[in-house]
Amino acid sequence: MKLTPLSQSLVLHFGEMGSRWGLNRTLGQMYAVIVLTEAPLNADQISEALQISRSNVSMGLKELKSWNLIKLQHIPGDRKEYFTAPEDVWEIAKTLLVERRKRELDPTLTSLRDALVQEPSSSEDVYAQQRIREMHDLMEMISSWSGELENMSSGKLATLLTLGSGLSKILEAKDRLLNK
Amino acid sequence: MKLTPLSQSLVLHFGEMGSRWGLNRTLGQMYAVIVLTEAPLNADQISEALQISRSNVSMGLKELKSWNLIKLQHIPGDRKEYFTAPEDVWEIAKTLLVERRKRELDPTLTSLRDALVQEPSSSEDVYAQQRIREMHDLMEMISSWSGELENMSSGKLATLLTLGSGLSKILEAKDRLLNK
DNA sequence: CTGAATTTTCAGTAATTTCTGAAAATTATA
DNA sequence: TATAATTTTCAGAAATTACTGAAAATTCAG
Repeated sequence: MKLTPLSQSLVLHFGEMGSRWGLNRTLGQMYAVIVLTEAPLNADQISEALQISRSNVSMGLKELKSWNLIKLQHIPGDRKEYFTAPEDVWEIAKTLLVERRKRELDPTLTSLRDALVQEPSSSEDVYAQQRIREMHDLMEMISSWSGELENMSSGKLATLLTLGSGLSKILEAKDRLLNK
Repeated sequence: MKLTPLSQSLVLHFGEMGSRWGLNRTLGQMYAVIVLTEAPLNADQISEALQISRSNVSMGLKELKSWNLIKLQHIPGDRKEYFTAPEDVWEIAKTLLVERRKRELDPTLTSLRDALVQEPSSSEDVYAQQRIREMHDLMEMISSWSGELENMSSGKLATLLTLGSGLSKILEAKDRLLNK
């Protein structure tokens, strides 16, 4: 499989961004190819398109599966496994939100809780625990809020995101809206 | 400067999470020390607390400055530079949001726009551009919405995050109100 | 079952990133 | 403005992460 120049350049860009997105270069490139190609792809095709080894593709696919970013398909009469990305980009965004929360927030929440139940051994510890408390409360809020978004339909999410500067106004009107 | 066991264990955790947060281990550890310590710290103190070289601290501080995560202070009668973290964790969160948007979204938005103005050279390109359009619109929405959050006061942000499941209800109420 | 097709694993290697010490640059006091 | 204190830079070393090819494991048609 050969990529068109258009896809090629985006694939390279996704590769460069991969590491910033918590993946890595190959994973970024692999996902770009899968997203930008209409037909389901098998490992050999990905390997050829990106010029990387078959085993590297295997490891990458494993990782993309663990992120729930790809869907496995079978093509009648072919024993190979084929992969596609969800059709709805909102689904993809939600999945990324879920997974990043799991990886970037949840472990720290646990760690912060552990620190909060320790007995402070000095005045430094008392101060540290204050800050830990603040961080914990903030992260917990973000985490539960993110859980909220994860359970919204794509349509509702779109509504929310389109609000733009209307958001502030709605917050002001919140009490009225909820008849409080 | 020696860390208490309480701080020590959180510093290690922040180090482990550092790379997942788009920083790296040392940067995560450095920031933990600065956040958890009440007094402003100088480079030598950080170097000693984390057992890393002075030059490494210098590079780390440079990076933390570029993220706008630390504030420089001077202590009368001392030529060294001292650093603290913002007192308000909400400020820190907002800064992280701003910077991650800049690093993780903006470059890709540019790249997607470039791809959209290209002339498609085949039917594959036509499909790819559809998906690129979807990604672009989604990312643009997220980006502008994130800009919205960045300009909110901490108080308003807290209100928004505390809404929890109320969020859906408010969106519904809004639609009713506007007779949609 | 058998064995060919396919996928996965993994030890070793390659590439990348991070860290250090020494030297250069900057800062500010006397 | 000379010099001592401090910070920054950077080439090479160390550590980490990613990649490969070969072998092992799995899958499935006959």
